[in-house]
Amino acid sequence: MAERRTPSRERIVAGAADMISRRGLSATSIREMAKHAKAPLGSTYHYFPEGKQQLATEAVRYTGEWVARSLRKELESGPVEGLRAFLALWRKIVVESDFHAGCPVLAVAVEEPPADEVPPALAAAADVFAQWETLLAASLREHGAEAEQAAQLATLVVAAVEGTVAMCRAKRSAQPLDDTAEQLRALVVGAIKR
Amino acid sequence: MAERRTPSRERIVAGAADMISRRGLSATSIREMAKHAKAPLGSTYHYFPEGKQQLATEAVRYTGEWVARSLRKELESGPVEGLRAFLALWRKIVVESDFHAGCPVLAVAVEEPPADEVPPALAAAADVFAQWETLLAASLREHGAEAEQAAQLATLVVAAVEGTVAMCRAKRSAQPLDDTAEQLRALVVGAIKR
DNA sequence: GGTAGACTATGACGGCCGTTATAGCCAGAG
DNA sequence: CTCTGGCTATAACGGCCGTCATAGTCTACC
Repeated sequence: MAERRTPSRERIVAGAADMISRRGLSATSIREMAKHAKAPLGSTYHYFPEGKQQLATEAVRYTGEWVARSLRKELESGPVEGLRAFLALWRKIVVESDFHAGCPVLAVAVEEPPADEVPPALAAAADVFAQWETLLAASLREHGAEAEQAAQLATLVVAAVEGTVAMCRAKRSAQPLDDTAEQLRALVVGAIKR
Repeated sequence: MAERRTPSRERIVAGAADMISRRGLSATSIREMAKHAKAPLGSTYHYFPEGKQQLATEAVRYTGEWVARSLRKELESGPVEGLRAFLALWRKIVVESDFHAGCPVLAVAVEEPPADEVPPALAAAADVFAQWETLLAASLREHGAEAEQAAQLATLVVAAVEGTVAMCRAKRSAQPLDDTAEQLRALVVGAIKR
């Protein structure tokens, strides 16, 4: 019934992820997300009854899963290849959007939780980061890296890539991504060959 | 006349930087910034006639200079000590705000420039990143690192710290900062001892 | 053919946004 | 004392925000 084929719902989520990655969460209105996905405003509240927070949460998870899929596949060729693909993926997004788009997960992570509760979208962002780190760390361990070193390095890689993507947008240049790519590559090579 | 002593103006800028680092630029209203600095709304438009963009730009520059001062001082004891202080500075902000505050420069970098122009606040963010990198790279070179290596490593450090700070907020944990700290430290030590 | 339920269309609600205008205050210079 | 000019107070402007309600439409199954 509801899940037969609803390309509209997924289009909204994907579009929301794209817009959030460009403008940030609070600068992206539900009306704009609907229009961007060529969906009526009423539909967004039909598919996402909990409103903006739910849509943001799903956008984060959508991006997380999309990147994780690519990561899993490329890591089959080893950590170095996985890292290369991870960096290439973000480089493509940044460059092809003419330095307008970035990572929606980071965009959501950079907004204050109201008072003392943790909004679901922020929790989803934490999960996505952890997921990417887990994938990288596992591959590193499988290729000979010591456990703690693998975990730390995985964290560094994810954080560095996120930070570098944002930096590239500010500088309107892909140079930072190429610089950190080289540094991280050497680091990964050193970590698995010992 | 205007610059004799106007603590009010600086209070507004400092408060704006803090609020932007928590909620992001577009989620922070001028009214709130004024109230947070206990200044009347009219005063913000008196001190910053170009409105929100100008205030954001000054907040970014203010933070940039503040961090650069600390960085310059600590780098006198060498790159390793400078890196340690850099990380400690952000760790303090993140932890003491109970994972609510981050870096206002990153917050500004993560908002889409409208159409094809570059807002001054975004340009300021790029400048601040470059400034921090320059300081680190110079210190690395002075301590024996090769020029290109120094530049790349400096970029990695700044980007990684920015990304890690955001990650800590999402995870509500300082662990990522401690992890990347260790990795970066080893990297810096290796780069200057050769 | 009828009926249920997924989706859409439309419009309204109060509220906050950035910005501007205008008039008033009040210290310090002459 | 007067007057100037930095600063404040107050109110208003149009506009977009998130959300909700209600009445439709249309499709798929009985």
